[in-house]
Amino acid sequence: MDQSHSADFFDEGCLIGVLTTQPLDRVLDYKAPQGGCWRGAFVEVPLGPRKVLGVVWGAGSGDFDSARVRSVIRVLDVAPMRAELQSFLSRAASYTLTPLPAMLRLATRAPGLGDPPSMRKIYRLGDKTPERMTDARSRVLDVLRDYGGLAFTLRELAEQAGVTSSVIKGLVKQGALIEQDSPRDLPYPRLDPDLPGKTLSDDQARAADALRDALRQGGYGTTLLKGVTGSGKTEVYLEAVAEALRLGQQALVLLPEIALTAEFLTRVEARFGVRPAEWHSGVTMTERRRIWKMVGQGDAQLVVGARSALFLPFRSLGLIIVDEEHDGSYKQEDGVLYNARDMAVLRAAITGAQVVLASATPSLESWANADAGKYRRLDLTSRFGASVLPQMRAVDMRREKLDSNRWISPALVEAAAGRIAAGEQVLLFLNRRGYAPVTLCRACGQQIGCAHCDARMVEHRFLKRLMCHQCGETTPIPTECPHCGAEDRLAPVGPGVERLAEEAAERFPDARIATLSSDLFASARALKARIEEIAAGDADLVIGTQLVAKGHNFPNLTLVGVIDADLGLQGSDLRAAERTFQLMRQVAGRAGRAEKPGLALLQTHQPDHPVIRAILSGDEDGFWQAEAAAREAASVPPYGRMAGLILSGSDVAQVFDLGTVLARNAGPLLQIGAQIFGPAPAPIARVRGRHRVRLLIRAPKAAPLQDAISRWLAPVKLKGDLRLAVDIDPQSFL
DNA sequence: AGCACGCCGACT
DNA sequence: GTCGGCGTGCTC
Repeated sequence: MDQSHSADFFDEGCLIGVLTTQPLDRVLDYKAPQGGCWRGAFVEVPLGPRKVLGVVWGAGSGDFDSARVRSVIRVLDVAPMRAELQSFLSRAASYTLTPLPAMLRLATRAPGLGDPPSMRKIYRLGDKTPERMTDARSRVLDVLRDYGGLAFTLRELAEQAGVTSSVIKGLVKQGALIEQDSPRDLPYPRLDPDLPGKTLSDDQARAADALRDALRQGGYGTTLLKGVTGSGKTEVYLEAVAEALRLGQQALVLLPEIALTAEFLTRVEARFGVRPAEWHSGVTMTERRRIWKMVGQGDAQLVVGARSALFLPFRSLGLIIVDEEHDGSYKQEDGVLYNARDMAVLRAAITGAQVVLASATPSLESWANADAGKYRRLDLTSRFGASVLPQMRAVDMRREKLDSNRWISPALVEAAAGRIAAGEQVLLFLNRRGYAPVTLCRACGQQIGCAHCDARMVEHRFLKRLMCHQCGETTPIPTECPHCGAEDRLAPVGPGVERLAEEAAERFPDARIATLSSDLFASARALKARIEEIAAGDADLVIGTQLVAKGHNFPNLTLVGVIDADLGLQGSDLRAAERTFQLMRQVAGRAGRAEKPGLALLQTHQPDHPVIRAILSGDEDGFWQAEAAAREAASVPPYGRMAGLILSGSDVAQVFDLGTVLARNAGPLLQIGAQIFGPAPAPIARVRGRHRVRLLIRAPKAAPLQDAISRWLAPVKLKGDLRLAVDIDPQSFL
C-alpha cells in the first residue's frame, strides 16, 4: 500500500497525538518528524526543557495553539507498538482507573529503548595462521575450533583459553582471529515443540487435546484448568505452549512468585530443549531490554515471568498461562493496581489469544465464570503415583490437653512419631514467620509495635531482631520495654515457625528437623537447595510457612500437621474462607505423593465450621456452591462490584477529613445504586509515616462503576501531600 | 515526573 | 538587602 494514503501513516509535519510516559493525563499534539511516522511508533519528543519517551497514539486533536506545537525529535529504532497493545493499555487504564501514561510506563519497563542497538566485540577464527605459535596462542585457537566456529566475547575467550586479553589482541593483529561488532541483544534460541514430552495420563492427554484444539481454532477463549496437586497441570499446559509454538505464535507463562521460576525454567528446558526468556524484577537491565526488543520482533517465543510481563510488546501472542491463578500476589500494587489474571483475560480477548487459568484451588471468580459457561473447564482428577488425596482429619483443640506455650497436640505428636519411626517425613505447617507474632511487656501490658506502621513487631530469634512484616523495618531485640522502661519483662506471645521448631526439638529429640521460612535463607537459591536436600530425605520433620504449600515435591512426606487451621478464618474478610480453603487443600496436597498413603491433621478450635468441614469432606464443589450462594446473597464479588478508595497523607486528620468530604459528596455513586462505607483505617493503616484511610464502594454487578467513580473524583483537587488511589476489585475487605 | 516561578522568613 | 524554603502550575 502507498504509505502516504494509509490512515496509520503520518507525513512530515502532520499533526499527531503522542502519549508520553509523563503523568499528564492526556495525549499531546506534535508534528510528525522528517520522513513521517507510523501510528504506534516509539518516539522522542520535546516536553518543556526535556526530551521524553512517547508513542504515536493517533492523529492529533488540534485543540492546542498550533503555533506552539513542536516537532517529534526522532523515531526510535524499535518495533512500533501494535494497535492491539494500544487498545489493551487504553482498556486496562479505563478499567483500573489508571492514567494512561502510567499504563504506558508499565509497557516500557526496559531501559535504553532509545539507545541505538548496543554492540560488543566478538572474536572468531580468521584464515591466517600466526607467524609464531605459542602455547597460549594455540590454546585460544583450540577453544575456537572446539566450539565449531562459534564466536566469543573477549572475556569468555580469555577465560576459556586461560590467557590474558593481550594474547587475543595479538592474534587479531596477526589475522588469526577476526574481531567483529555484534549486537548485544541477540534473539533467543528457538524452542523445539516436537521434542518428546512426558508421557501423559489419559486425563492429561484429553485436557491437552482440548487446549490444542482451542489454539488451532484460533481466536479468544479462556480455560480453567483445574487439577489437584500432583495431577500434572504443568505438563498439560506445556503441550498447549508447544501447539502455540507450532502455530508460530508466542506464549506467556505467568507465575505468582519469582521463587518458582527457577524450577519451572528447568522443566521448560527439558520439554523444549532450551531455556525461554525470563522476566521479573530480579532480571538485569540488559536482559530486560533484550527481552523487550526480542519479544517485539518475534525473536522470543516464550516468556516466563511475573505479572508485569503482560505488558510486553508481543508480536503474535497466542497463549497466556496464568499458573496458580487464585494466588493473591497477582493482585498487588506496583504503582498501578491491577489483577494480572483479569488483565491476562482482557489482553487475550483483545488480541484473540487463548488463556489457561491453572490451579488446584481456583478463585471463586474463575469457578463462577466456568460455572456460568464463560470459561471452558478442564478437570484433572487423577494424581500421579498414588491417585488419592490424603485422608484429612480434624484435631479438636478444645479437647486436647496442652500446656501454655505449646502448640503441637498429643494427637499430632503421636501420629508424627509413628511416621518418623517408619522412616517417613512429616510436615508441620504454620503460616507465621519468626519466633513469636507478639512481644508483650509483662509490666505494662503493651505490645511492641513498628515505629513507622501500625503493625506489630515480630520477634525473629534466628536473626536476633524484631521485624515489621509490613514495611520490613528491623530493630535489635530490646531488653527493656520501650513504653514503661521495665527491664527484662518482655515476653514472646504466640507461635511462629521458629518457636514451633523449638517445641518440635523437645518433642522429637532424635528427629532431624528442618525449618523452612523465607527469612531463614540468604537467597532463593539457598532455599531451593535446602528444599532439594529435604526432598531427597535429609530431614524427618519439616516445619514450614506458606512457601512449602507452593509446588514443591517431597516424595517421602506422608503426614501433614496444620498447627492452626483457624488462622485464616478470623476477621471479616470476604475471602478469608476461600483463602483458608485453598491453603489447607494445598498444604494437604503435599502428603502422600508417592505410593504411600498420606494423612493430613488439621488442628482447629472450630471443627464444625463450614470451611473446615468442606476441607475435611473433600467436597469441593459443595464448598464453592455454598460460598457462591453466600456472596450472591451479600451482592459481593463476583456477584456485585466493589472498589476501594485509598487516601493517604502525613496528617491523619486531613486524610480522614478528605474521606468524609468525599463520602458526603458521592452523588455519581448514588446514582448508579452504589453504597459507600467508611472512611475507615485502610488494611495497612500506616506505611512509612503515611496514614492510610479507605472508603469502600459496593455496586450492583451491571452498574457502570468506573464511570461513576471518575465523575465522582473529577472535581477533587488534592492539597499538600494527600494522595488518592482507586482500587477496583480489591482483594481484602477488612 | 521534573522544573521554573514566586512569595515569605533568617542570615551576611 | 539576598539566599533559599517548597507550594503552585506548566509542559504539545
